[in-house]
Amino acid sequence: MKNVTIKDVAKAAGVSPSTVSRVISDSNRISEETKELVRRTMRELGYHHNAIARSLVTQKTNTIGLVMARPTQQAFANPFFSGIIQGIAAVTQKEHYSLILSSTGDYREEQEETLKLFRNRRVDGVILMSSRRNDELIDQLIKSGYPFVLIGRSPEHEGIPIVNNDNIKDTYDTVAFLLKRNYKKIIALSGPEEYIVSQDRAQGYIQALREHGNMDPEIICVADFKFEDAYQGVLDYIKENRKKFDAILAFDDMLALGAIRAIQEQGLRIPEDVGIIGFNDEPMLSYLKPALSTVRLPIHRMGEEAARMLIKMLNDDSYKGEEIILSTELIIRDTVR
Amino acid sequence: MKNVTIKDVAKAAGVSPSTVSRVISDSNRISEETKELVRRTMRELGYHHNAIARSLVTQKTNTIGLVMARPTQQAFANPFFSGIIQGIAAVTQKEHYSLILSSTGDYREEQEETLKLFRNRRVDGVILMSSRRNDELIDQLIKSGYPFVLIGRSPEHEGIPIVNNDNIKDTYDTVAFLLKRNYKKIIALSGPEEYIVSQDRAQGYIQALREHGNMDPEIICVADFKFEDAYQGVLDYIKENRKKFDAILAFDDMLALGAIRAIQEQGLRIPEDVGIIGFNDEPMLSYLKPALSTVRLPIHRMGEEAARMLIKMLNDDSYKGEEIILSTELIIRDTVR
DNA sequence: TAAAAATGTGCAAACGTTTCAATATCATAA
DNA sequence: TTATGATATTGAAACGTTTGCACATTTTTA
Repeated sequence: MKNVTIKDVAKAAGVSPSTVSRVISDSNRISEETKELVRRTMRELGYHHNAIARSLVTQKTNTIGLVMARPTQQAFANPFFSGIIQGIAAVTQKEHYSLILSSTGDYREEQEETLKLFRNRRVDGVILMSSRRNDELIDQLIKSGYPFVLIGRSPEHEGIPIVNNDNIKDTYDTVAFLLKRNYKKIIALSGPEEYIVSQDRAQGYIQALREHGNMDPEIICVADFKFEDAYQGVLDYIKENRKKFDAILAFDDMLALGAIRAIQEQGLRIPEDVGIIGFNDEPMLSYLKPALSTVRLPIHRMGEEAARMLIKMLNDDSYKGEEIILSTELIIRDTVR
Repeated sequence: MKNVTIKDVAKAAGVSPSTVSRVISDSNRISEETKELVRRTMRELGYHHNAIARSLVTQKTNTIGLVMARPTQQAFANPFFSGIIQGIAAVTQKEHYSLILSSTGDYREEQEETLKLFRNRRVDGVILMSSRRNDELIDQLIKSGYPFVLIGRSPEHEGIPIVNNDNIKDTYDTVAFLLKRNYKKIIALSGPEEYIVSQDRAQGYIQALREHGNMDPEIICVADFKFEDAYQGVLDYIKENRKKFDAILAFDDMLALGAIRAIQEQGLRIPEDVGIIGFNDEPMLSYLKPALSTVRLPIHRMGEEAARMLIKMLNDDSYKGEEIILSTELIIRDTVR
C-alpha cells in the first residue's frame, strides 16, 4: 500500500530514476523503446507523480490563488463573485492549474494571508477580485515582484495587469440613456466609496450630469453591496426628501433590488414613477417582476481573461501582463419606460 | 533576494538547522534563551517557512479539496453552493488550512480529477458537495482510504461521514403543512432524479400524500436546478393539464422562482390560486414580490460542519467522522395563503 | 560522590522529484 | 582503423524541511 515512487518504477524497469523522470517529461533524449518500457511499468505499478516533490525542485506550484479582497460574507453574497470564480475555474482546470481560495474576515488579514500564500510558496500568482483606494496589497505585491492580475483597476498603479470594463464610460452612457428616455432627476445608488469601482461609476455619473447640464448629482452611498443596505438607504432617502427623483442608477444589481423593494413599498410605480437600472446582470434578476434593466458585464469572461493572463505571465517571463478592457451591454427590460 | 531558509537562520544564529526547526514547532526540548535568539534571527532575516518542503517530509499538505460533483456551470449558478463554500472557507481559514477548488465540466472528469488530487498529494481530504445514485467516486474514495466528508447522503454507503438535513422528513412535513393550509392538489417540482437530494425529497413528498390519502403524487422533473428549466417545465405542465393543481412544492428555490414566473404568466394568482414553497432560503428571494416561502436549510452551517469534521478526521486517526443531520425551518412568506 | 535522570543540542537520513555533468554506446567519416 | 560526433543513459546533487538517535551537559537522587 506504499506509494509508488519514481525509484520503484526505475528499479522495476531496470533503468535509473533520471530516465523515468525524463520519460515523464517526454524528453527527446530517451529512446522510444525505453519510453514504452517505462510507461508500461508505470501503468503496472500504478505510479502517480508527487506534485509536492516536484514543486520543491522546480520552484513552481502550478497553483494560483484567488483573493476576494472583500470580507468573505460580503463577497459570497454577491453573485458577481461566483461568476468570476466560475470563469477562473474553467481556465485553471483546462490549463492544469490548481485554484486555491483565500478569503478572510477583513482587509488587513487578507493582505497578510495573501502575502503568506507567496512567501510560503503555496501559489505562483494570484488574482485580486477587487481593489480599493491606495490598495496596500498591490503595493506589496509589486514591491516583492509577486505575479498578480487585478480584476478592476487601481488609479495609483499605472500599467499593472488588469481585466476590467470602462466603468466611467459605461456609467456615463447609461446616464445619458436615461436622460434621453426623458428621466429628469436621476440619483445614483452606490456601495462603499473605498472601492474603485464605486468611484469610477460615481465619476461617470457626475460627468454625464454635468455635461448635460440639467441637474446636480446626488449619490446615496450604502455600507455594502447588499440589498438590505440599499433598501434601507433608499427608504430613508425617500422619506427625507419626499421623493424628488424619477430614476435610480444602482451601481450593482443587488442594490437595484433593494431599491425596487423600497420604491414599491412607498407606493411608487416602476417604471412609470421611477426608472431603475442596475449593474452586472445577475441572471436571477431577469426573472424578477418587473425584470431588472441593467448594464451587463461579461463576468464569466472577465474571470477567464484574468486567469489566462496570469497563467501566461507565469509561463512566459517576457510577458508582463496587459490591460484588458471589456465592453458591456445595456440590457433594457421592465424597469425603465 | 534569495529565499531565507532554515539553514540561513541556523548559521546566523549559530545553531543547527534542527534546532531552528524545533523552535518553529515550539518544541519543549529547546531552552527559552535559544528560542528567543532564533526567533529574533528569523525576524531579522525575514524567514518564512516553505510549505512545500514541509509537506514533503510530513506527508501532509494542510489543504482540503472542494469537489462540486456538479458541472461547474450548474454548481455556481445556484447560490446554495456559494453558501456552502462560504461556510467551509470560514473554517479552513481559522484552522490554517488551504482550500482548493475542483470543478470540471462533467461527472466523469471530476471523478478523475478528485482522485488525482489525492494521488498527486495535493490534498489531505475532500468535501463532496453532492451525491448521486451509485456514486462511483465515493466507492473509489472508500476503497483507497482517502478521507472525505459528503454533504448530502448516499444510500449505498452506510456509515460514511456526512452532513445533511433529513430531506425525507423535511419534505414530508412541508407537504403536511400545505395540506393543513387546505391546499388540495400539490405537485412537486424536482431537479434531475440522479441526485440523491431529488430522490429523498420525492420520497418525502410521496409518503406524505399517501399517508394523508387524498391524492396521487405528481412530480415534474426538470433537467437542472435552474429557473429556466423550471419555468418551461411548469409552463408545459399547465398547458397540457389545464392547471389541475393548487400548490407546488419546488425542491429548490431556483425552481420555485421559475414556477412563480410561469404561473403568474398564465394569469394565476399567488398564493390565492396556487401556493408555492421552495427549498434552501436563498436570501435574495425573500426580496422578491411575492416573497418566497421556503424550507430554510442551514447552508452556511452545513459547510462549516463538513469542514470541521474533515479537519478533525485528518488530525485524529481514531476519529472516523460521523453523521450530522441538521434541522431545517419552514419559512412562510407571501407565496402560501 | 557516584549513578541516574533530565535537559538541550546536533548529525544525518529521509521525503520524491528534477537536472547538470559525466559516461557509455554506437554509427559515421577520414 | 581511429578519431568524431550523435545518441542514450546514469550518478549525484539539490530543493527545504522534519525527526530519530546520539551526544553532551546539567541537575537530581540515593
